[in-house]
Amino acid sequence: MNKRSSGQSAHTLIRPYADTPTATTRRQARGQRRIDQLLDAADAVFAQIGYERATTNAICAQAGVSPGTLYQFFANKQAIAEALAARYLERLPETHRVAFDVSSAHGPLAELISHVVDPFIALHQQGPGLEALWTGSVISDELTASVDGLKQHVERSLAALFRARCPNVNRAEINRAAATSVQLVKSFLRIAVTGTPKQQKEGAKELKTVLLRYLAPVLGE
Amino acid sequence: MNKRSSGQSAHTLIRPYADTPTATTRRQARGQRRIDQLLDAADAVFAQIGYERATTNAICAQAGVSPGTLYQFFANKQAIAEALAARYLERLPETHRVAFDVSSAHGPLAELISHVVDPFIALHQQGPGLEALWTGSVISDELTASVDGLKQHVERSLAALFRARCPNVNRAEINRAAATSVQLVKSFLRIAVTGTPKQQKEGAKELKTVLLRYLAPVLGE
Amino acid sequence: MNKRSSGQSAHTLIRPYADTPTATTRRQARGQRRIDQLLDAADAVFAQIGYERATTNAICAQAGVSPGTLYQFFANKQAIAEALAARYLERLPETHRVAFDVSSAHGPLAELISHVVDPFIALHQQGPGLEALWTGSVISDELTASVDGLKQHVERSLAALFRARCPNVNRAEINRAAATSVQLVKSFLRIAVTGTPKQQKEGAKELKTVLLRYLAPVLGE
Amino acid sequence: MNKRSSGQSAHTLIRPYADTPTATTRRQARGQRRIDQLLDAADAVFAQIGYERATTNAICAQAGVSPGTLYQFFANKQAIAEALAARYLERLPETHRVAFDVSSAHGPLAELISHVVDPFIALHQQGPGLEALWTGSVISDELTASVDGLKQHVERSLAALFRARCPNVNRAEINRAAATSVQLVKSFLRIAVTGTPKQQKEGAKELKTVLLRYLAPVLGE
DNA sequence: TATGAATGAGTGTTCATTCAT
DNA sequence: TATGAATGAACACTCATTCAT
Repeated sequence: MNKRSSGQSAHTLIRPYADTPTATTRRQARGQRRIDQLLDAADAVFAQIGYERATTNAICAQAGVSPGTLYQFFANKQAIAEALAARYLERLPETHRVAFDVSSAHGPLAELISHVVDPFIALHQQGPGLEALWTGSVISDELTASVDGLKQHVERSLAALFRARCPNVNRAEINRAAATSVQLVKSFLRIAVTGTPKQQKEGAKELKTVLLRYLAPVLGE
Repeated sequence: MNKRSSGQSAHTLIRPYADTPTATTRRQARGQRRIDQLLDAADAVFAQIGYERATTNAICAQAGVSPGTLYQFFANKQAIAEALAARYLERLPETHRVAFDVSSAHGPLAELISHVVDPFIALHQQGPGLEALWTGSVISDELTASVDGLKQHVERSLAALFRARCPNVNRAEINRAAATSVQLVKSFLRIAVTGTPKQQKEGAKELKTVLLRYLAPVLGE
Repeated sequence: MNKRSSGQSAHTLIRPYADTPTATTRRQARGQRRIDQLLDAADAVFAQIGYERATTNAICAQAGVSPGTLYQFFANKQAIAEALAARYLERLPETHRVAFDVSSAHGPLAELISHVVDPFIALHQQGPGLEALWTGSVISDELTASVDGLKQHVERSLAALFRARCPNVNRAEINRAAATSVQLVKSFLRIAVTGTPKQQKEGAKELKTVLLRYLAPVLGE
Repeated sequence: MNKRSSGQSAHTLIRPYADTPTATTRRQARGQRRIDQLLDAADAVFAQIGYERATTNAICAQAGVSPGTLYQFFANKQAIAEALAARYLERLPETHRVAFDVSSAHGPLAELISHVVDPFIALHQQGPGLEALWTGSVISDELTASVDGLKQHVERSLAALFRARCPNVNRAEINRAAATSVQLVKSFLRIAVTGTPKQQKEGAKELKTVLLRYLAPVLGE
């Protein structure tokens, strides 16, 4: 019985039973492929109809996999969302490596903001379910917690960046600025990703404007 | 009282039976009370678990009413949400009368912002389901449309206010500022209404700060 | 509590409590009018969508009366159907007076058949729910029994007619012929009453043909 | 086996998952068995209480199956009835092969009638719901259409038989005779299948008598 | 008497989850 | 491992019937 308990990222699991190394490796690789396949499917379905209305059957169909297979990798529907959030969290540093590099903390504020915002939009375009998770209607606390991991991670990175930029600004103020910034990004994500390309560009620009005006008094520029 | 939302079943509009005027009046009063009672219940349930997870039975139970009664007033679950949105829309002008009075367009910007934001927070505290409707995950188009009515109404009022304040600012810019402001209010509502009273106060203040910094360059100080 | 028990024709009831004669009479008259109004409504609704799919609310609406009123005269939905069958039974002799007059038993067989069939078609056109009751899908036994009253009545009348015409034909054969004739009339009713006037005429003619050919060997030409 | 009625959910037609051929075959066989099992159950329940009063739960219980299983094979209640009608239609040619063979068109009329009627009675005894579908009260148009397929098929076969027997009788008359014959069979089915064996035998005999007398003038003796 | 709002058991149907194969 | 048929609790909604007014 190797069911992953909810809350544990499905793809960091170490199989408890032994096996010949090669077979094990191959199997793990295949398992990882399945998981990614399923998360891609979930991402697509969540993006289209939201977490609540998404049925596990729809996710299975989208992934070209049977329900039984899905439940071999995820304990329940919620665990899928959690794993998806975890995957986003995992991918985030990658896309944000440059942005969150403290060395990029200096220079024009507008540039810094672009560094932060653009990867987010990219992330969203790559997997549009992100927003469905973030702005999903009130959902179960556990899922919220899991999804909030993302938010907190970004908040912390952002705060670090801000601190590096303005070492002598009050810490509480830095944290508040970071939290509010994340909130702003979150709430404008849909706008910056929905509609015609032109609308998207305008949405993204507006988001940056809001951030710039909000942050300028705090971070200088 | 010009309610005509789908929240009222046709049955109460077509009155096939004769009735004494007094009885009719009394019944209508009771009907309105029931509707309000049910919308209050829906408000509470939506706020707690969101639109999707809310069951009609839960709403009935919360209202202390049987399913049949609910369906005497609402054609289906969606109609409840629509009626709730309509009720918010109806109550809005009341709370915003002063704020949206064009005469209040002048004076310090911070004051104007308070005039706009405070009634919203009050509205939300009065019926916390507002945010569940606004920020609900992807839902049916019709419901979205109905809920968007609120947003558009506020947007228009806000744009009128801004125009009155700055008659010579470009119209497109005014409209964008209004739209973004509403978006900001929307996305900060939960924060300004959740948590300890202190957190709420801070959330509200932060919202006003964001708005002030965003609007100042457009509307002048 | 003056609820009529199911199985009792609603309109032959004698109110158990005294009253001034005139008031009583007036009241009974009004009651009878209500009952007829309701049975007319039921007739129409049954004809349109059948007994099972007919809702009491639909009958009330059709009658322009509230549910409470309906239940003041009928114990339940089934009782309505029973009363409707009873009313048909009551009206039958009226329309069939000539046909079932034994003196009309002689003469051409085709004529006799017309005497029997035509009033039936008339009865049906007057109240098209008759067939819905007769050919309704399997329904509760009590209702079947009540509806069968009609059938048996007609069967008996027909047998009497046949006996008068052919006194020396075996009684069992007469009865069988009567039963089969009724069955034929029943099953062709819809055909003789549905579609264009031309189709109706042809349906009626075909029914008479079937009856003529069937009865000729038994009742002589 | 060319079933394509709505009785089969699309889900079984689109096979998104790969499968070994054998497993697929076995599963399909089991699926067909389930469908038959469910149709048998529906047949029994329809026969007992009619289409309208039959609940899907009752059909499930009769089949010893859960609601979900039923809905894996049938899109909704109506689809069950349609599939049942389709199955009757499918079985009909089988039972009627001899009867509708044109070579059997000649010979004594009584014999031909028996050839046609007897398989019908057998069909009905094998699945008594047939009549519930045929004589069901007014039902949805689509279901009516589906059920009428049966009737039309028999009508056409019968007309062909009659034409073969009497090539020089007017075509319209042949068609009318066929239509009326089917109507007669339909309306006597219950009688020829209900009650004691003796009553059934008499019912069947009476049906044949009616048909013989009706058809003799048209098709010659 | 008549009204029609209220009831609540019951309906058709869905879908997260299990398990025999 | 993977399948997909099977499960069954739960859902949105209906409607025959009751009862306060």
